[in-house]
Amino acid sequence: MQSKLQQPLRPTQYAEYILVTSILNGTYPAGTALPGERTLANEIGITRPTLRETLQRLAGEGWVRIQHGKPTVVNDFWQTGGLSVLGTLAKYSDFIANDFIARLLEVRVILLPPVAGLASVHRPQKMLSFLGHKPQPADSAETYAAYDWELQICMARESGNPIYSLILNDFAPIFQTMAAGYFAVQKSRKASLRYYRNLARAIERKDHSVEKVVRKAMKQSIEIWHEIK
Amino acid sequence: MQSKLQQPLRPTQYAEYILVTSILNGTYPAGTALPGERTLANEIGITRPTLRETLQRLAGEGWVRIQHGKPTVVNDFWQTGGLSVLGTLAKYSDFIANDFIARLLEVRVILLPPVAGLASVHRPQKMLSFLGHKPQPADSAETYAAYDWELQICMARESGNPIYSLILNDFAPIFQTMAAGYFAVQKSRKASLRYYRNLARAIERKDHSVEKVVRKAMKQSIEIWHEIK
DNA sequence: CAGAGAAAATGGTATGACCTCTTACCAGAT
DNA sequence: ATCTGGTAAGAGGTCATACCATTTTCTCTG
Repeated sequence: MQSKLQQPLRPTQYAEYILVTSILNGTYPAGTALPGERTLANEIGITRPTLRETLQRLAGEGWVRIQHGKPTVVNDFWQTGGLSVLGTLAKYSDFIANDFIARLLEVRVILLPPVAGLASVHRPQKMLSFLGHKPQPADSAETYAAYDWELQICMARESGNPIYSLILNDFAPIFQTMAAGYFAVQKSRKASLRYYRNLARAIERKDHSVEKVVRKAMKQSIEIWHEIK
Repeated sequence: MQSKLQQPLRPTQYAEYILVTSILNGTYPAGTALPGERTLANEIGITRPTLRETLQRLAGEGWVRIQHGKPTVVNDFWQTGGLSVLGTLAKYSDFIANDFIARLLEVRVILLPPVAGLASVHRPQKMLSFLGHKPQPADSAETYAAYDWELQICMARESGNPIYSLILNDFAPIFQTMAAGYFAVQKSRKASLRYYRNLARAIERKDHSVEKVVRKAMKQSIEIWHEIK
């Protein structure tokens, strides 16, 4: 994958780019102290208030730890970071490991089936009405990606547990970039069409088979993803 | 629950307090535009750069959406927010609904058992060595809370999938505040002790019963939580 | 009446100064 | 010699104000 075109980034975005890439490539190793805000702002070529805005934002995601008086230290974001680091990582996808998407899909295999089960019991009519307008075989990859994502959002929203929505929202950016490539192959689109049809039938049956249908589809999506790679 | 003592908050923290509570209590309803930064800073009693730091931070969590030229609008964070809103919500726990913790525990019932299963297969010796020094029945609630949390962190880390660690990290603040009250009752501590013992045995058996043990314990913790309430 | 251009509103950035906290060092007391 | 307290340096926190960039609105013009 390639990062977005290198348009003249805004100073705040440029600072984020510099800091994140510098942390990822080892220029600022985890556990070490970052240069002082004044010198750091000078090196990047922006002013201190601007730098602080991005620093605060990165601190919120767990990249660094800021404390009054003490120097700002770089964290091991795998241990201290929140789920929102996925969004920032997606921006600089050059650093996303090959099997990283696979790890995300593995979590989905665990998480989405129970969510679908809850939604199908809680709001079956909502789910069925959504599944009523499936994408057509001739539709574009973008159409499939958007529909598939909306389906997951719908499941989370209708599950009755808002936590699932929050988790999914953090998945959004990195998932969107992946979906474009995934649905570019015909096999993926056909598999999803079968999945949508089976899901609708399972919901109508009301025999608690929804979870199995979703889990099977999610596992298959991992296999397809590995074939594509 | 009661928020932390009202020490003279730093301007940036005070701004966060004002903004978050104003959003939660409906002063700034979702979908409406926030006052301009200049007037807003003036109302709160801080300067604009300071206000912007907190605004950027809140935007990163999904509370508001900032766009150049357009007014900043308040989001429905249940639909656009990331998992990190849990941490901010924990700070102002007056607004945490009674059944909110229950929703969190329900997610844990789904998530933690597979994580424990992965960790037990991946790094059984690490898990067993951690379970080797269990807390004693006479230990304090804080000791139990810390140990129980470390156990979950250990499971996520040793599962081999870093995504689970990121999710757990977002759970940390709200979970910590809850654990103090949970482990204050003796029944909880005794149940956890049984859980730790059963977990160690299941790992040693290597018969894939770890998931069942963890799931059973997580379900029981929900029951105990409801009793306490 | 329609379109182009100017003005207003709002967020984004830049400067430079000062406040607060942490740490380390050093002088004085024990 | 050791402990105690103060003092200075460094780093983050805040303030004040001016100016830039984008979007929207309105007005003026054709």
